[in-house]
Amino acid sequence: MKDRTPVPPPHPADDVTEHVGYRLKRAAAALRGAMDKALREHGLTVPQYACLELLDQRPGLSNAELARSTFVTRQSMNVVLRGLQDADLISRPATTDHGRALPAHLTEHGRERLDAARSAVYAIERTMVDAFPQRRLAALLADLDRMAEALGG
Amino acid sequence: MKDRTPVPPPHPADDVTEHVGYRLKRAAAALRGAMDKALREHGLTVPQYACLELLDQRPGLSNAELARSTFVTRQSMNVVLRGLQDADLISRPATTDHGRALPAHLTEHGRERLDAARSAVYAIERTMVDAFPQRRLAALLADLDRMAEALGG
DNA sequence: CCCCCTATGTCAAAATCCTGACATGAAGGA
DNA sequence: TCCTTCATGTCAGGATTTTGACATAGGGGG
Repeated sequence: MKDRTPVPPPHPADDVTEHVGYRLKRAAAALRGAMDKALREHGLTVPQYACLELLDQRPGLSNAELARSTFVTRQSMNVVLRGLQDADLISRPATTDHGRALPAHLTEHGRERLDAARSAVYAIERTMVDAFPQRRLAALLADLDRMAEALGG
Repeated sequence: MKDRTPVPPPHPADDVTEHVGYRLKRAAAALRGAMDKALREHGLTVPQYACLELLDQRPGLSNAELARSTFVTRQSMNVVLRGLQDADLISRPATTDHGRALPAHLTEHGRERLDAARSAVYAIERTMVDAFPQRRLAALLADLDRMAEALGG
């Protein structure tokens, strides 16, 4: 007689908390909370920090490009950029001679703020990475990426 | 002479997209988007579906317990529950003889709606799980859990 | 040259979520 | 008993984000 439920498809678990989606949400929520708390002391929100970090590594990104990179809508990113502009952390030209995309750049003030906030965020990242065997880091990163890709992210 | 930066701590990568936090956010955003799209055809939002699923497995949960289980505030969960009540998918007593917590239960209508939506969500979950080697599923779940725990989630 | 398609920035309105606050009910200790 | 503490449900306000829509700029193809 053969086993029923051949390969109990790894998944439809009996408990919701065993689902990948639940764990993913839990980890993301914990990260978001920790970053919120840490960044508040630096006067930054999570989307604002994400913007500064991206602009530091890839200066000249436009609003739409930043939005795609941070997984929010253009409209949301627009208000974030306005906030950063009002705080003099980034600069954007009012017009451009070619196209509509307005390239954003960090100001000196923005670079300083980013440097200060980065250490706090990196400490959080370190806490996460240290929570599991280091030899699994590469696989974890790869698997998260594959999941996102499979879902059309 | 000793090495500088002993153990280039696995992590501060040169590219933001190599960070665990970024990958986590990306995967969570992709999952959220896929679930949003799939659940819309069933007339449910993601928090609403999460509620129904939890109440199916653990009937009688209170508003505060549901909020903690889904990683949102009591206030947010309260409006979700009101929506579900107005749609006659769950029921909550107006009063209780002991304590303040109001236990929520699925209605027959709610169970039917959940059954319909569940297949769509499980298909998404399946897509995610199939995106990486099955032998890594257990480790992935465990590592996500450890990360959340380390961050105080 | 003109039309179609795409991408971008922006505005307006709505939905969603969170912060802060308050009142009630239960439990435990002085 | 009384009081302190904690957890819960709820209200009000504001902040954030999304949905929907519109106008503009550039690239191709007819």
